[in-house]
This record gives sequence, structure tokens and C-alpha cells, in this order.
Amino acid sequence: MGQGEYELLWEGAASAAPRPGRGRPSGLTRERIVAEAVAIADAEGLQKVSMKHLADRLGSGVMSLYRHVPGKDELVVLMYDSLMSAPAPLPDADTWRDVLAGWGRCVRDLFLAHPWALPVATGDRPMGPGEAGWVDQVLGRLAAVGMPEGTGLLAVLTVDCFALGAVRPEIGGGESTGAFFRFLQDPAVASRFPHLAALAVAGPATNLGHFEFGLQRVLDGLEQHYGA
Amino acid sequence: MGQGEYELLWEGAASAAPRPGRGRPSGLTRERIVAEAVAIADAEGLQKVSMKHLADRLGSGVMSLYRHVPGKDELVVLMYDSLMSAPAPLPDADTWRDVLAGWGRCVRDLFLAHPWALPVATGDRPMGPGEAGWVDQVLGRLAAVGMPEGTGLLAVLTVDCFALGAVRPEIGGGESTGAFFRFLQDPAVASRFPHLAALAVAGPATNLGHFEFGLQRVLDGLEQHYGA
DNA sequence: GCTAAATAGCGTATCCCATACGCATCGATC
DNA sequence: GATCGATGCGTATGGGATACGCTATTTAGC
Repeated sequence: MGQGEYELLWEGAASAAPRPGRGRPSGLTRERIVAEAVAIADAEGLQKVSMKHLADRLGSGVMSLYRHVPGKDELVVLMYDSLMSAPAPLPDADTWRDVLAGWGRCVRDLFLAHPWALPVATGDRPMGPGEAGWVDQVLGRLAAVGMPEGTGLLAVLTVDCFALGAVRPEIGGGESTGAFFRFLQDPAVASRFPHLAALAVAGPATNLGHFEFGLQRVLDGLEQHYGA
Repeated sequence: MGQGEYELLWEGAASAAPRPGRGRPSGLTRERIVAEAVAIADAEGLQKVSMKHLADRLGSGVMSLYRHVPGKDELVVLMYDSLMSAPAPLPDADTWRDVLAGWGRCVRDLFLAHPWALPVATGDRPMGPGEAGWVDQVLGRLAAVGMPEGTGLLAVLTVDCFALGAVRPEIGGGESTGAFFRFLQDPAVASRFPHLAALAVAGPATNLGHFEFGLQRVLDGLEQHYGA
């Protein structure tokens, strides 16, 4: 997590690219590579993103990729930030509660569409321009509807943290949760976890909609603290 | 995520081990292997947990490990559930708010102590007996202080989701956040993210304590919904 | 045009990893 | 002590990431 990681993501953020024009022009670009890698991850899982597979898809040699990305780990970071660069637009809203609700749902939708990104998000990684831009945008919205600057970040962070955690059980259509509840039917297992088992009878139905439920509780709590 | 994954984690949960006593006794055990793997992950990161490294530490041959765990992926699942099997005990509490607050802080402490576990937790994985036991325990506490059974799971889930998301920026002492704020000092970068930059001036101080802040907001929201 | 500089494409070789297979080994049972 | 059932593990295989260096393609300057 050195300064180098940041240079990778942010290069050219301040200075314009020198581009001397000399030399062979590139058919491959970092953008094409990252986009194709994201496509593979979406369709087949992050595990299947190998330099070989990626190169085959792009019709290039494996080592050519290294002219555009320093390595596999860095590629994953770039993939992640590319998701954040083009998220669904935030819906319009007149109150900060609605702004935050919209934000939370956007975060949710993003990770449901790209399940591989969740473990990446929860790993150690530098903040990229895509993510920064997205956050900056919400902060702007919050300021626009009257939330005083300086209070917004904590609120966004709180909603963001919840959304990130809450989207996990939903990935895969909640299949892991369902499988577990089915497993609890076994009396020998149920006896070891009486409280869980009691809920299993009520059924996974209670579990559905937990995202909206939790989101509203979080917003309630924020409203109580900041005033509506 | 088939039934097989569950058998791995739950084997012997219902039936006692047959243990015919015949054959060579095992020096290696699944417990020893998993414990050593956790030690490596804690000290050097999950990435450094390779079958070779692990075998060297245990003083055994690489392939011996496969007599006790089916493979690397399954090992990671076992590592994760072993963490959940021996978490810090929940502090005593008389109100469900305090029970949940204690639970949230336990979750936080656990992941701060084992940062590698966070991406594992957010990946697709089956629920193991350790995790189930932990959750069952909180549900029991909640019932004991008067929270009606049937409402507890959603509350626990909400707090859990928040805690899981919120612990992420704290891992590594918040160094990634700090590095980013330092990066925002660059005027060329700051101009692209005016709202973030405004906060960077106020300093990362606002960011510290965001876990407690968010946790209290979540609990406020739950209290408002369920009554104190 | 011609040459040199700069840059992209990529084949080969290396090293690390997970793991299938089969043999050797060891203890308990008969 | 012969057999059975389980463990310990060396070897071989197939992938993956990537360092290195050569080749090919452009443009800049003459």
C-alpha cells in the first residue's frame, strides 16, 4: 500500500500525458484490458481472470498485457476502480434522507451486479479516482439539500458501511442463507442452536427485505442525530 | 456451494465419529492444521498460506495435509469458521441495546485481529457451526433481556452488516484512509473533488471514531423501531 | 528517403502453487 | 505374525505470474 499504488490509479490526474508520439502505437490500452477483465469476472468469477485467459480474449500475447498494467494485483485494483467510475446515477432527491437512501441502494445494486467486487472492496486497497468521484458526488448532493458540509462524510460512511455489509447475504439470490436454513431442519443440528432453529421455523422470509429494513433503521438513527 | 461444503464443516455434528481405532494414528489433525494456517494468515497474510509453507511449519510433507483437509479452498473456510468458534465472550448486558452494542464491538475486534478474514467473510461461503453458535448465543442473550424471539435476527443482522462494513477502513490503522487524505493535498486532485477536499482540510480526525458513531446511530434507529 | 530512437508485441524460461496418484509405513485386530 | 485400514509423503502434472530480451512498428531529425 505504498505511494506507488496511488501513482498507478492516479497517474495523469494532475499532469497531462506527455505522449511524444514516437514509437509504435498501441492496439491494446489499459482501458480495453481492464474492461475485458471486468467482463470475465462478471461472467465467470474473479478466479477465472488469469493473464492467459485475458490475453486470449483480447487476441494478444500474455506478456503484452504487462506493457499496460504492472501486474495482476494492480489489475484487480484497476478493475475495482473502473466499476466505481461508472455507477448508476444517483436518483434525484430533495432531502438528505432520500439522498442517502438512493446512495445506499446504488451501492447495493453495484455489488449485486458485480459480486466479485465485494471481497475486493473489503480487502486493503487504495482509493481510486472513480471511487473518490462517486463519494464526492454524494457529498455534493447532500450539501445541495442543506446538509452542512463537515457532517456529510460520517453519514455517508455509515450508510456505506451498512450497505456493504448488508449486500453480502443477498449475493447469489440469498442461496447460502437458504441452504443454511434448510440445513437447520436436521433435528440434531437444530438442538445445538435452539434460537436459530426457532427462527428457521418462521422461515427465511424474515430474512428477505433485510436490506431495506436495516437501511431505514440506519437512516432513522441518522435523522434522530442530525434532525430531519 | 453444494451440500458437500456443508458436510465438510458439519461432519459429526449429528452422528458421533465412528473411529474404528484401526490403522495408523494421526499425528496431524485437522485442528492443528487449521490453527497453524490461521497463525500464518495472522502473521503474514492469507496470501502466504500455501500448502507448502503450511506443511513446512508443521514439519510434515505437503501431501500429508490432504489426508485431513480436502483442499486449499476448504481449508480457508475451515480457518474462517475456527475464528468464529472462539470469539471474545460477549460482555454482560441488561438491555438489548447493550447486548447488540457488545456484539458489534466483538465483531469489530475479531476482524481487527484477523484482517485476512474480512474478504473471506464477504465472499460466498457456507455458514459453519462456529458462526452459527456465535449468532445463536447473541440471539439467546437478546431473548434473555426481553427482546421477543422472532425480531432478534433482523436486529442482529443489521448490526452485523454495519460492523462488517465499518471495520474495513480501520484495518491497518486506517492507513489507507490517511494516505488518501494526504493525497488530497495535491491541488490538482483537490479541484476534481471539491467536497472531499473540503473535508480533508478538517482532517482525518472526523473519520476516527466513525465506528462508534455509526454503531450508535444504528442502535438509535433500532430502538426507535422496536422500543427501548 | 534513411537512420536512430522510442515504443508496443510477445516467445521463452523460471519459479511457485495446488493437487492426482501410488507406494511405503505404521498400529490394531485376529 | 498376517492382514487390514489408515496415515505419511515423494513424484509428476498442469497452471499461473512474470523477468528478460528479441522483434516489429512507428516517428523525429537529418
